[in-house]
Amino acid sequence: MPELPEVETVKLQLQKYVVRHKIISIDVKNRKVFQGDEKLITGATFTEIRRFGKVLVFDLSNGYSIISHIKLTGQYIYRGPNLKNTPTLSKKVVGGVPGTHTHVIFNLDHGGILYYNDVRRFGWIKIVKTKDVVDFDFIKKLGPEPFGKLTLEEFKNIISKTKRVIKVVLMDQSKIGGIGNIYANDALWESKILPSRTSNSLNEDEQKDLYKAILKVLETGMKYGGASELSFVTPEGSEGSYQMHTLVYGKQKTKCKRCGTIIVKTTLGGRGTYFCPKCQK
DNA sequence: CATCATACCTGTTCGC
DNA sequence: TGCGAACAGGTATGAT
Repeated sequence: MPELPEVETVKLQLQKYVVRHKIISIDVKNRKVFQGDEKLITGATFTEIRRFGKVLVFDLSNGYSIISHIKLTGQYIYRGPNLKNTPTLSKKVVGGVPGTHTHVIFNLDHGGILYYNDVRRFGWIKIVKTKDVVDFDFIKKLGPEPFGKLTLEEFKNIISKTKRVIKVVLMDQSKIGGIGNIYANDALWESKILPSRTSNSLNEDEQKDLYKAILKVLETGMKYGGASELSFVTPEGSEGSYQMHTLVYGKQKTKCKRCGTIIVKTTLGGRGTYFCPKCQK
């Protein structure tokens, strides 16, 4: 579920809390999660945070960068000075911070602490030279991003070139960067297109409607601070609220918001797929 | 090259 | 109520 809107939310909050601060020490609890030599970046200062699709890049003052993917259950949590709203930690932070699922702890110069928690340990943190970030395999293979290089024309090109199922194509990071299961389901509902349609079968109007729907649902996701359906939390330790505003994701057995027909759940490409059998065609 | 199934993990939900 | 099975989904990998 962490997709473009969730990762963007993490980026925006961490920019407020860690940029311009120096890493005093790093406590690595899990070498599968933290891959690399922390000595290379100890003493360096965070200068900028970037996002490529669902990947975060923390640039540092000494020519190195931290690249990190939170996958399904990774959580960056900040505790310390300047914390707005001093939110109580969401119970989705299983074990708390630091706790059973805390794998890395960054201690900063102003007394702030950045924790990385990850229940399933699918996520990872790697160190590369900043100049090599663009050549990092995942980033190199990433397709164009909504709100970036993904123009309508480019989108049409991408989806008309394959006859795979449209929903699977939307989630293929090498085709388009940043869309995952929640927003793929919602964008297809918004544009009234069945998730099982063949990618190259969409007509001009459908291509345009889907393109616009993708931008719309991602924008809505960002507005609500992401979706905390499963385990996503913001660096402030609170939950996003898009899960309360999904259009069709997770809505099986309830009425379609548009036509009242009962929403159906199936599986496509191994993932939960939700759609209205009447108004999506 | 393109496509597809499976592995990676464990907390939570589901079904009996 | 209890307990095992199924489920959740992003991506690397190997198979086809």
